Amino acid sequence: MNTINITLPDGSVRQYEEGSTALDIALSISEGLARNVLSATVNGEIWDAFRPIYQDATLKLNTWNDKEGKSTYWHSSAHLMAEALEALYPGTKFGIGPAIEQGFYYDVDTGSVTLTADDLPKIEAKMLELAKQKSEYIRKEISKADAIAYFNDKGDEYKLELLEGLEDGNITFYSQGNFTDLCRGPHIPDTSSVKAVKLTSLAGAYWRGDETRKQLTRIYGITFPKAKELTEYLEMIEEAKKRDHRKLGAELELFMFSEKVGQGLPMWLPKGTQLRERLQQFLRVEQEKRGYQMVITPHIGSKSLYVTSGHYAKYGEDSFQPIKTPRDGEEFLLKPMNCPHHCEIYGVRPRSYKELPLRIGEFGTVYRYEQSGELHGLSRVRGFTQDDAHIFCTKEQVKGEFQNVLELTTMVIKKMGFENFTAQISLRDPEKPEKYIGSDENWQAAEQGIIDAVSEFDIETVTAYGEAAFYGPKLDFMIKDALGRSWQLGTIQVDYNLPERFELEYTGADNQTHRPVMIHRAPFGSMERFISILIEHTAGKFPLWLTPDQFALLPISDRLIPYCKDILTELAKHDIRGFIDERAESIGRKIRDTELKRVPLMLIVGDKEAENKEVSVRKQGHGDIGSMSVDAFVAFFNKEIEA
RNA sequence: GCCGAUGUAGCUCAGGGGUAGAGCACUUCCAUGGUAAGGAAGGGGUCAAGGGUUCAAAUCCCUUCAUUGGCUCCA
Repeated sequence: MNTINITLPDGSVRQYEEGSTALDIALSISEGLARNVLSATVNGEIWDAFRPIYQDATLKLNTWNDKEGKSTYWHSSAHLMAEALEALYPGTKFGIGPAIEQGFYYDVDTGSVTLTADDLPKIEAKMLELAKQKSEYIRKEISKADAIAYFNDKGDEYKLELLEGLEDGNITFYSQGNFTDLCRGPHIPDTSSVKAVKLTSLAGAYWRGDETRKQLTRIYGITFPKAKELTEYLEMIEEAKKRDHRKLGAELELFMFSEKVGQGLPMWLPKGTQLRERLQQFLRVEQEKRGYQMVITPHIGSKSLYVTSGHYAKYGEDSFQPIKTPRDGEEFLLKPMNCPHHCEIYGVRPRSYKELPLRIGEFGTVYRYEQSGELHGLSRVRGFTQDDAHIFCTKEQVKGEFQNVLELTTMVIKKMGFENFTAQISLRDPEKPEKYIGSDENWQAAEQGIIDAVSEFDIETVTAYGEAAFYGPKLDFMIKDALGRSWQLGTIQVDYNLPERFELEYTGADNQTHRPVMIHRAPFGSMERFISILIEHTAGKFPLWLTPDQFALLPISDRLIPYCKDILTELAKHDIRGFIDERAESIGRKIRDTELKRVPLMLIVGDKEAENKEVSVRKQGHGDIGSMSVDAFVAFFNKEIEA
């Protein structure tokens, strides 16, 4: 028997018999480890822990504590669910069933049976029952012909379609219990580690993500090796729901929707408006420092403006339809973008290279007819305000300007306390050139421009093909909401195309005519979406500088109201804003209500404080921090706002 | 837009072919309070909208609208 050298993550090399599995190797280290191994990373590839290794390899054992281990575990759980479905609903056909970030799903076609949420507990019970049988997952390499024969026999057209795209010699089946599936793997050793199951939701999903094809039933679920972990997971979900911006937005009276006004059209209430305007003011100041000039443009524009820009051809049919006027043939569009207006502003007179880069900014409200099923609180709406700006510059200036914007955007995101964001380089889908306008040459220049600019910046990125805008590539800043769903906030886009369509020009130092390049950028993205994420991240406890009411004055008895009014006036002189709770309620009640409203500071005032010209200060979420003079409070406040 | 779920008081929800319910909130009165709910009384509903079945519909059926979980889309 030959031996092979196995290199472990700590760098040590051990020798094993050829054909040993990761499980054998784990067992040679410790029995406990072997029990916990879910899969193995062999030479960088994730393998079944039970798959024999015939060559020298680097090996990492994956357990529940590794991302790879969890992913294998959940993928195997999807197979377990499929086995349960097949047992309960014979004839069920299967699409795809991958692991996801939190759990797994399987797209299934149950034929004439329609699954409802009421069926899920039954499926969960079946899964647990099957898990107890400790069925081993078995890997089998199979020829394409045999695989096709198997699924032909079973009558599963989805698997047959998947097989079409696979190469003979590269096809594997996995079986556990009575269930066999076409699958690349890997899988966990056996089903017994699945101890807790929750099928979380049921939804329609188009086969292969194509809306022209049949809609399958997607069942989402999650499993755990310990019942306690499931309980904790469910509690975490409950906690996250409490942060939902739709719930907090209503409770804190930040914004509202009305059926009468229309779907997806938010209205900002006074407190939400304060919050939003403070954010805008913050950005306005930062942009002025960086040489931006603000403009204001109308909410509608002639249809021909968007025909020129290309937006009409791309989105016209699926948008709010043109507004007609008494004049025959005259049509206007609700503006879906600010850039065409800004292009016109650029073109107001001949431009010199000495004016570039020209940075034109606007808090511009735009309207887009988003599909009704896609609307979501403030995150996806039909009318929203972008913190938009367009930078017109020379080709040579693109990189520097892009980096300036990158600096501004990351500064803004960090100032808001978002540490976990992803910068996504969104490029063309190389397989679908018809989705994009503009010359290949310009696209390449723009894509390379972004990649170069980002590479010199200390920022982690992922690359996503097919996520570009139709006129150019983007750098998108992605951030997650309370429930882990990812949203695009800030965006930076390089555009060679629009200047061409609008025939924008400048005169260079060489006295020749040149075409400028445009950078679209919005650090917040949209005020609506940004604030939705801000609400969820802070659970409504906004930073002191930003929050609508910084303090509440709580008089213990109504005879203290005049004293409270004096304090309110005094604090206003120091730009500290708040209100007096004049209700005929007990102090306990006033404190409770103010805590729930997330007002950061409470100033409690009774006879004792009035006599000593003091206030008793209480911090939201922290409790009483003692009495102090108004001057001392101002100093305390200023220190807090720095922090 | 597609598949599923939901829609009862301002909010959270119970009920269910035969006079519409609770808690909180709101209003008024009493209490003038000491760090997360003081007490009492009162007002409040076309049971999302429209149509159908029925002696009778908030309840059953259909349609529409909105909300919601996904899918597709996202300038």
